[in-house]
Amino acid sequence: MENKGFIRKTKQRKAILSVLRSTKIHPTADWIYEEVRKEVPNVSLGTIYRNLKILTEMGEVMELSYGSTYSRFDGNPDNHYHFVCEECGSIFDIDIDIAEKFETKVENKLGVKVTDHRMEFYGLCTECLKSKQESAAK
Amino acid sequence: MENKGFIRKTKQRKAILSVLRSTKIHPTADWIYEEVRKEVPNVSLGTIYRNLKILTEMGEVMELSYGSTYSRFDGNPDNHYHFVCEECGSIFDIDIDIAEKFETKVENKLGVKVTDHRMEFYGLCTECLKSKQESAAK
DNA sequence: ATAAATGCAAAGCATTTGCAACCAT
DNA sequence: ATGGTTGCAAATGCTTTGCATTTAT
Repeated sequence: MENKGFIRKTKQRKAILSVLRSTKIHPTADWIYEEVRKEVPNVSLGTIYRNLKILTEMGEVMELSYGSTYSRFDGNPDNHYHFVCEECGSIFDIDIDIAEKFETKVENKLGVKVTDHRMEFYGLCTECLKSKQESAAK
Repeated sequence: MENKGFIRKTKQRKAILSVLRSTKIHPTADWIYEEVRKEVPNVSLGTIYRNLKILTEMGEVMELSYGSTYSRFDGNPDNHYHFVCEECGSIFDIDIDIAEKFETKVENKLGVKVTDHRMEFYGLCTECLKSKQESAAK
């Protein structure tokens, strides 16, 4: 595995982080790959994956995996909740308070140590709701 | 894909559901495969996957995927939260109330339709906490 | 009878990895 | 100089699929 004691700032790594920081679409590794390529034309997908892993471990980005076959990544490492549209697959950030008290509750219930939690909502996004209504109106 | 209008009760399907209903360990497809084999010696993994998909669609079981490369399945289809031990990978059910009010909150915030939500906690389970303390005591 | 379901093996596909060359420090 | 990183391509490993055959209804 990759080293931990000494992390270099390569242009690939910087580009990946920059791409991730500047989008809200929670992209896949492949989307990131295509973006980074515009700046570093011969990056390899392997490098994308390796760096996404390292950046995740460093706490710089967040990996999301909701049932789909591939992961999505979030450039905002602070805990926040997500909404996933089951129609189009879009993922949106939710701006509501983090329920920290739940963590304590779980610790007491199970006798475990909780370090983190995640919450995600599923349903239909505004766009998909709209097109459903339109097609229903026939 | 499989048919929807007409679902047969095959011994394979019954065995899979029965295995899933009688364990709390949130097993992988492979574990289920090994269990079902004890009763139906020549089931194939393909059948396990096909049925897990059907049973999930029928709302009889739940598919869980937390970043790991493979899915785990839960024989309890009613919404409930999970605790994932980051040390040993065990998954435990959490017996606390479902926060339905969050769904309304999200609908209002984003203007979407929420049909479901999930919440999972991460940390160290009782077992792993214990062995950490022991090794710390040197 | 007949369409759903199975077993088998091949295929898919996102992600990982080995290795020689490369480059940040 | 030197060991972390990269590109490339091959390998992994979970999951899906095509097809001939079996089986529930």
